[in-house]
Amino acid sequence: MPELPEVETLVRGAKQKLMGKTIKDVKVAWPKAVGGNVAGFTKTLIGKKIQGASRRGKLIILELSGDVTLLTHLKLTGQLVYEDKSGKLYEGGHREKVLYGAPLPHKFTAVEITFSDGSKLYFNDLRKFGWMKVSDKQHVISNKELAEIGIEPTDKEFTKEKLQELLNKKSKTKIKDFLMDQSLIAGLGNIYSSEILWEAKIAPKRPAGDLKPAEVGELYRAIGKVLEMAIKLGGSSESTYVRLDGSKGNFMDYAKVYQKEGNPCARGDGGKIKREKIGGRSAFWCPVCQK
DNA sequence: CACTTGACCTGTCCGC
DNA sequence: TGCGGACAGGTCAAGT
Repeated sequence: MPELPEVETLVRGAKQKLMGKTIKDVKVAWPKAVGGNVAGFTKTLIGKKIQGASRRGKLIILELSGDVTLLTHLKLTGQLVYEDKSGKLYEGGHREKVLYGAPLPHKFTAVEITFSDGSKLYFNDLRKFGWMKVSDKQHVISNKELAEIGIEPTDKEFTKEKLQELLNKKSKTKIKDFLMDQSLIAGLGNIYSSEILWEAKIAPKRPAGDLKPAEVGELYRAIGKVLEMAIKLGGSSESTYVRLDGSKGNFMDYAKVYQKEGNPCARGDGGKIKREKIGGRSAFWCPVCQK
């Protein structure tokens, strides 16, 4: 999915649009998305008020009244889309296209939440890997989904030293796989791991423990730079991702290597962007500047 | 333990 | 035009 910048963008949207709203009705069209217990899921949510929005890695956390938490994971193709009571999304452009070519709700709407003011929140998911889950606050802390997530790269505690420490711990792991491991650093996925390694001029197959101090510094800098830029641009709409208002993120216009196989490297060093599977996923890099 | 493969789903795109 | 295969932002579990 949606990786950290996309999820962060959605959370910011939720803070703007959803706070204080009371859930009036919940419709579940894809029971698997909520763990099968449609009645329990629905009953827990109805009547609750939205009081907070945050994220942990790629997990979206909505805090509700009554100590209830609604967790959402969008996996590869999930969308969270807000519509006001007149059915309006954002101003202008490609609404049909980004929302799977049909008015909401449609065949990919897994969950539809209606608020007391008539506005709605849709959870759409083409590939149906995403999920929603409710639990009480006490429970969430010990929740496996949350407990096993590594450090937030946007936190102050994430320092160069901390990065070095993690690299030492997983010294034989390929650096691309290292970046994607959610239990080490939270929120990096297939787009940003490739983009970060290009920015840091590090080849994706290098063992994590082999990076020289200067390279660790570059990697640390690249993580911060790429994430900041991606968040600023509202994330990447590579296929189905949209912001809460249905509009697309703009980071793909600035991507240097992801999905750029065969293109000349943006550094102008004469390298041609390569693609190869690493850890089962396509990695993209420039063989000239990434050492 | 690390690493790979398949599963979960549906769609798009490319080559023949 | 049709068909088959590869591929797609993510995690899990099982096998080697």
